Amino acid sequence: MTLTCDSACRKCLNKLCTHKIPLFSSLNRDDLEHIAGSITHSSYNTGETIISMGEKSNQVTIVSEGRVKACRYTADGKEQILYIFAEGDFFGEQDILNEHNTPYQVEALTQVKLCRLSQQDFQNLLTEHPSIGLQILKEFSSRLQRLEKIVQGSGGRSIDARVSLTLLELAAKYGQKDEAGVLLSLPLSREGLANYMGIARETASRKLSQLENDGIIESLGHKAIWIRDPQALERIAELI
Amino acid sequence: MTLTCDSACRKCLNKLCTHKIPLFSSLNRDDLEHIAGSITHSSYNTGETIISMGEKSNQVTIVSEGRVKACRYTADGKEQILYIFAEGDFFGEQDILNEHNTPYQVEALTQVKLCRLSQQDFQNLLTEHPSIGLQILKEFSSRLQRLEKIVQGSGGRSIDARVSLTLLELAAKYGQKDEAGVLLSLPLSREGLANYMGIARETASRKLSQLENDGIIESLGHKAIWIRDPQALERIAELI
DNA sequence: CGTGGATTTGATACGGGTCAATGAGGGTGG
DNA sequence: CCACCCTCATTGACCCGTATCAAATCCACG
Repeated sequence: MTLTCDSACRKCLNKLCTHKIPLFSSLNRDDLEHIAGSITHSSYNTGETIISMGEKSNQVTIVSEGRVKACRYTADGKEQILYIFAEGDFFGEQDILNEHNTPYQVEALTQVKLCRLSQQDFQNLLTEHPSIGLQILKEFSSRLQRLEKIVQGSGGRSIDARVSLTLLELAAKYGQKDEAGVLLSLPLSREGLANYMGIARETASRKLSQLENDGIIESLGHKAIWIRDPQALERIAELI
Repeated sequence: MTLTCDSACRKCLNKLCTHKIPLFSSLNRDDLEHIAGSITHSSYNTGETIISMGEKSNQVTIVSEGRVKACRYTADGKEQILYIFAEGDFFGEQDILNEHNTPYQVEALTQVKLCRLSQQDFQNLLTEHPSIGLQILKEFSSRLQRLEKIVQGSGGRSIDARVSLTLLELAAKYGQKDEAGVLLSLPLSREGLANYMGIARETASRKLSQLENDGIIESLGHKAIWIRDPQALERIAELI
């Protein structure tokens, strides 16, 4: 289940914290080493639940390898994916900042390795390195912006716009740009995509088929999409 | 239009910053006085636009009196209200934190008085008083939580839940609790409410009527609602 | 090549948006 | 003080889009 690898600090210092975690980009070597000492590591398999909604973790968790989804479930079991966190992203700060419990469930989308920071260490970090607080502020600011767009979209009632917006967002994060378009290897299944966009699985299919018929995208199996005309997507998404 | 009252620092120090702005609650008298010196004041009338979407303000704005709405407009002119900011709330930090322009339009809902902090002063404040950064982090964290709930609601497709959730949220912020329920004096018209919830004006009416028929709320003119059974609302909102 | 799960497609129902008409306040002027 | 008007809110009728249910098809994997 949860493998604690206690001897990985060296590796963490070199490979993870220094290069991969933007949160720590402003720290010098000494600070990094100090932090690395207080970090605990663990790993999960695809599909495993990392933290359940409402739990109190008292930790900040940073993704060091793999991808996870943060989602909420309705009473009737419908899933809404709020975030997809990849290498360098963090979560679990809510119960430390406010006293709220984790407002979403986090599950592994792939094999993942996580770095965990205790409440105490996190708070020390914040007070000793204000620049990290600034980093987090920036991250929060962009998360807010994304959600604000979605909220507007849901009011704007345009599913097409939301689909396009999501494709563009994923393309920006996971896409491989190319002279003829963007190759997007999806971090999610179609069902996951649907849950991320907040629409029904079937509707997601239909909308993607429609985009394919319009020659804007091309479906490459179930795990990749070839975006032939990103600007068309932008045009559709714009009128959110 | 914009009245700059340059001699109000004394008043600001005593009445505004010290007591009303939670952001500054951790500062001592000297710091407050110093900040008060660099704040500019201005006021707007109901309905006036304070900042347009996409503008670059290079300022953080704090509401010191009155209420404003932050909203986005779709291409076809539909309005989605994202936030209602009241005394002590702040906005306009995006273009400082990231380089993004203001992602929403801000308009006065009432007569408002604003305090403005320049980019430079704000950044100084952040670096000199990390506790303020922490305050902002907390505020962002709760804004995120609210939007996350809404996003889930919009996926959950339950308008009723969203209406209930909104009523509860407004009740928490603007309601007067009482032995027999909560008296809520609305900061918004019905149309405003609808735009806040992201639904059509007519639907908002219908849903409120429905809640009134069920005996859960009672409409008191156009500007107030008497919530007779908050728990019923919670039950409905819960299944978001 | 076959099996099972995921995806796509089709048919239907329902919820909420939209348009149009009616109704209720609140402010103004007689 | 009352009547009128103007704006906002409510109600009704209708239509469109998406969820839902059911079936067919595709794809990955053994």
